[in-house]
Amino acid sequence: MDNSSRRKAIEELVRGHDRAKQLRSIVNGICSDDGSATPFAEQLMKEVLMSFTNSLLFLNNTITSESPDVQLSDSPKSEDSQESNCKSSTVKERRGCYKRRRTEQTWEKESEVPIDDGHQWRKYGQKEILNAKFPRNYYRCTHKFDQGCQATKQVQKVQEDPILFKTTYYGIHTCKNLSNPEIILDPISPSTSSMFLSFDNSFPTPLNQECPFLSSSFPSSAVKRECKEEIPPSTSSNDYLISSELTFDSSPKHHVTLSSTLDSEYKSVDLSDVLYDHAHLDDVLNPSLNFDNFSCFDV
DNA sequence: TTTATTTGACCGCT
DNA sequence: AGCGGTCAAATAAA
Repeated sequence: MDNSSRRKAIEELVRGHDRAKQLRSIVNGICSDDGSATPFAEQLMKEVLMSFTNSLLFLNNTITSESPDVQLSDSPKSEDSQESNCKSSTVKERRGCYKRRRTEQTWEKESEVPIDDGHQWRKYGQKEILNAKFPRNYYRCTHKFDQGCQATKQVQKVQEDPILFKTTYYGIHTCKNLSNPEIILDPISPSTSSMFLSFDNSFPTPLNQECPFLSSSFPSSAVKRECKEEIPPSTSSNDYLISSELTFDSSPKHHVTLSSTLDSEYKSVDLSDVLYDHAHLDDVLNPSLNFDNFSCFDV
């Protein structure tokens, strides 16, 4: 992820944090008005705020622990082979010459239908996986070349439950071609999908046992050729929505994991500037983004 | 003609 | 050595 993408991620987290605080105020107001105690809602709000804070801390830790002047060309050949070795060679010699994906942010989502996440994907491969019944499909962002978006995803049927598709996202979209930038979450069928947001063992947990989670959005209305093979025609569009109204659904089938180690391609951002001086961010960010629907899933 | 998908080949990593 | 991820030529679809 480049520096601007990282900064945008931080800005979005800050905004989410701010919205969560506002929501907490509203929830508290409701509680005092009718006298009905909602400790669950309050607890959830605390956790949401904590998660935003943890995420921001994590991002800040990652950023500040990295040298902004790291030259990626110093890294092993797999990182720059495509740039240096392959450019000068013939087409045939370039065959199979690629950058191997590094460990980076991943999201996993399981759903009864392959999800439409609002991004445009192009299939670039399919592999039979050892000990797996079903092949794994590989997709990259359509804007990989025109915008340098490095996001990829893998889609595979769940062996134990072939109804389910497991989608794993790698990297974050840096493209600006989200077909539906609104964050819409499924009000209808929370049990039809689950997202997993977790951290692998190598993850440098910034705080205590509180495992930070990140929010994720899956806008609903991308209708692209490269998405159509994932969407059975009989399926209602509601099946692709995830509800903000069910944001706090504690159903075990409706959760998010993020396994992640962040890449190291961006430069330092002073998070304190973002955290304590972010009132102006509303002016900077795209006003079309509606963070009122922003939501998180606790695990 | 352009754009997307399929699929065998190739390479990095373990 | 073998698996998994990616490339790119061939093919299909719009």
